[in-house]
Amino acid sequence: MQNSEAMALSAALLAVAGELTHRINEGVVARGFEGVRPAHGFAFARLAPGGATVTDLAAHLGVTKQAASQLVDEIVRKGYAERRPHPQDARARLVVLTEQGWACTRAAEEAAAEAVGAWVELLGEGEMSVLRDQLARIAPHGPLRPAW
Amino acid sequence: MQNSEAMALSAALLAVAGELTHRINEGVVARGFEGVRPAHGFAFARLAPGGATVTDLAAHLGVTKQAASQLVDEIVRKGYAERRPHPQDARARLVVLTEQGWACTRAAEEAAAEAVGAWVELLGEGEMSVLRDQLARIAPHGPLRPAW
DNA sequence: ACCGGTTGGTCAAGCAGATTGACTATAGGA
DNA sequence: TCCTATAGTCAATCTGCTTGACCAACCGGT
Repeated sequence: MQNSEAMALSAALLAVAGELTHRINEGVVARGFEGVRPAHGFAFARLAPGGATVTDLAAHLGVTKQAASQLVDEIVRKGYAERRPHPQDARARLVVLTEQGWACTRAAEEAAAEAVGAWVELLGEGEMSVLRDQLARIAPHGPLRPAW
Repeated sequence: MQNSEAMALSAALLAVAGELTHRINEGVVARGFEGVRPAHGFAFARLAPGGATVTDLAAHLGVTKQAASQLVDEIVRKGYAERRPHPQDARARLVVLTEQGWACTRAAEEAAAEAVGAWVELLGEGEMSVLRDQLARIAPHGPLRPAW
């Protein structure tokens, strides 16, 4: 593959990612959740299964734990999560979603389905499942990084 | 498609985009271009064809023109671009890449090819061209937005 | 049991990138 | 010739993140 093709592919991918993020965020806001930023969604995704510590979250988001702690402060203040004592470790605190946090997560899923649905119109169901499979195969396992 | 599938697809796409951005930037830095941020690459892409005004850049990057102007200040200071009087409009200034700017752009293309090359190992040539085609079809035409 | 190093979390200060607001100079149509 | 829209900059401010310092709790070896 030529370098210029790789660049065009990269640009398309990043444009799609940026647009997707924007649409999901718009959709969440449109559903009545104000003051949420895209980064919160990634935090919610990590918190959802059963809570997480600030350090877990920091590693997941690829930021310092101070930054993660500030983000938690913010979503706690806005009512999306709460800090609880950690059952096994007295130093740690388990951050878990509140009911409002779950509602916001569901709203994000709906918004994502809406945005992705637009692609189905362009690609068709068959190619969409191919795309999903391909992305799953090349997705990294490291921390989620902001695109730029 | 279920909401949870859309969310998984979105997460995979954003993870891939974040990783790609990170790798391209790493590759550019490794080739000796210091003090460059991912956002600069998107600016370079817009400047490359024949220069652009600050206002063009602002629209392309989806930021205010003050922010775009500051970014131009930075890449000018670092020697990647220069401001010239605009041939048609005395108010405007045409920002064009210097030779160093072109070199950096080529380095970014190489880094992109390297990063994308890793996917070829996972998907094979055939599926890669499918992916390229699919992304090109769903890529938006609006401004490039930071992923989060 | 205790001690030393590691780990989870917060406080505080500072920085970098972006925004809003105000302003000047040129463009361009009525 | 106005009058408005546009290109660009200056200045102040905000926000999210980083670095650095610190305390409390865990845990392995002795």
